[in-house]
Amino acid sequence: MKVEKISELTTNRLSVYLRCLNEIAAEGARTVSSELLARKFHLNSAQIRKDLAYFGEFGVRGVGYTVEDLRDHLKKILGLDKQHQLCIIGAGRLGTALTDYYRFSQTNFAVGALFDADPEKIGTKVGGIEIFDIKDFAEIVKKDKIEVAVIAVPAERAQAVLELITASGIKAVMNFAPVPLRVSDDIKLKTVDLTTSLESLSYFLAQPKNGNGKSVKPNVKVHRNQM
Amino acid sequence: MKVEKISELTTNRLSVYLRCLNEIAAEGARTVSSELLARKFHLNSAQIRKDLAYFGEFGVRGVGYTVEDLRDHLKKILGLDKQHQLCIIGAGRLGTALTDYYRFSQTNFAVGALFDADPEKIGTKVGGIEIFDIKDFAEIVKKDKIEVAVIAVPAERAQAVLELITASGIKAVMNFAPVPLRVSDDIKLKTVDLTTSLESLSYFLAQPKNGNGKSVKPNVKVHRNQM
DNA sequence: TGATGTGAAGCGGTTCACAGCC
DNA sequence: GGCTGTGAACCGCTTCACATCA
Repeated sequence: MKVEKISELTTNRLSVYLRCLNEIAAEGARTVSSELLARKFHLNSAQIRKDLAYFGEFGVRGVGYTVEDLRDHLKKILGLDKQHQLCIIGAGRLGTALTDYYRFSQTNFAVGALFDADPEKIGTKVGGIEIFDIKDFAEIVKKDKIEVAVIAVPAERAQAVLELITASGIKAVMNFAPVPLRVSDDIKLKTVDLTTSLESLSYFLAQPKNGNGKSVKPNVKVHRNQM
Repeated sequence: MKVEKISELTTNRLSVYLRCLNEIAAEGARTVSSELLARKFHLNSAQIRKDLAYFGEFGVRGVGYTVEDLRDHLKKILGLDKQHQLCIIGAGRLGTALTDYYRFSQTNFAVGALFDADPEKIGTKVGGIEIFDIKDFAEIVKKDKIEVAVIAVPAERAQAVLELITASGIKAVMNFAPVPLRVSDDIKLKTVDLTTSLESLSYFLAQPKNGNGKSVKPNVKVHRNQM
């Protein structure tokens, strides 16, 4: 076990491992080896071991990992042993869609509040969740103990919203606005840019394909970084 | 100019640069230096120059880049000089939300078709776009010249859907199902995992904060990899 | 024997620093 | 003088390979 800094790539994978273990558990296995996990879910066994070893010695040499124990460890490590409140800022198309999405996905996150600046929207509800005036942001965040903010406003307003979030004391932010943001470095910011993702695919389509017909590798493989 | 392989990190950034240039252009600037772009949008000037240099010598030493020219180059490189048809598979909450989102974002992508297996849904419409039977996938993809597929089905069906997509000849896929997928390596697959993203934030929240009160760096900075 | 945990090697991307050119 | 284009240094993550231990 190390006391190094854990990269986000590792924490992303921990979340994936947890889901894989849930599946394994549902199939009734009591123990599992890194090798089996890797084969079954297109992962790399050395990486699984290394990721886990950052947090402790969870395995037994010659045997593998106890499924139930490892699940519990991962839940604890990821902070998924408790419920978290999140809020979504921007009750437009994307904001309401995300509300619906998170509301129905059975995770440890509950949508506690929506915020918007449009007087027409304020006071109405989306799937039972009230839309509050962005002016009351800090107050409601405090009252409802909201820990995570999701930015779903247009690009030009994202930076201002991020500053509001920062001022409120929230430390974890997910940003869907397609714009690079400045943050103070005690705040965790994750940006998901749906436009950039598509345009990057578009680049791929625009490339002249190796048209020599010699389809060298009809090989199936897992790309290094799907995410 | 090099003939190296371009990484996806680079193409993602090209998309960002293009948006930044649009903003710069709207402000009326005729030329721009990598240094100015970097300062204004929290990027790294050396990286901008390197990314661009993969594709040609677009700049003028001592001057910078001509905004209009560089925009045109980037559009061309990213394949954004033409329109693309995309389809969304899975007309559940996420699928319909994405349909709405892409339908209204003014990009070069148009949602041409939705697919589902549920007889209740087939034949109905979402925002003017018909939901087709997944059984007719290959046929409709061919007829409508669809180039990009978006997977918005539950995790357990994602792999099968991906194989259907592969068989249809589509080469670019965006996956929203929270599961690692196998793909043949002539297909570009991008996975956006909204659950993993949140759980990764949760990890951050679960960490004991440097509670010594000595907030050493109230520094504002841009994280290396927001995406 | 068999699978973990891990030092070391490998690899790719980022940043530096400066030569080259307008 | 100023800014691009780029080799080289740097850095961090992944993969290998094996010592270690049940």
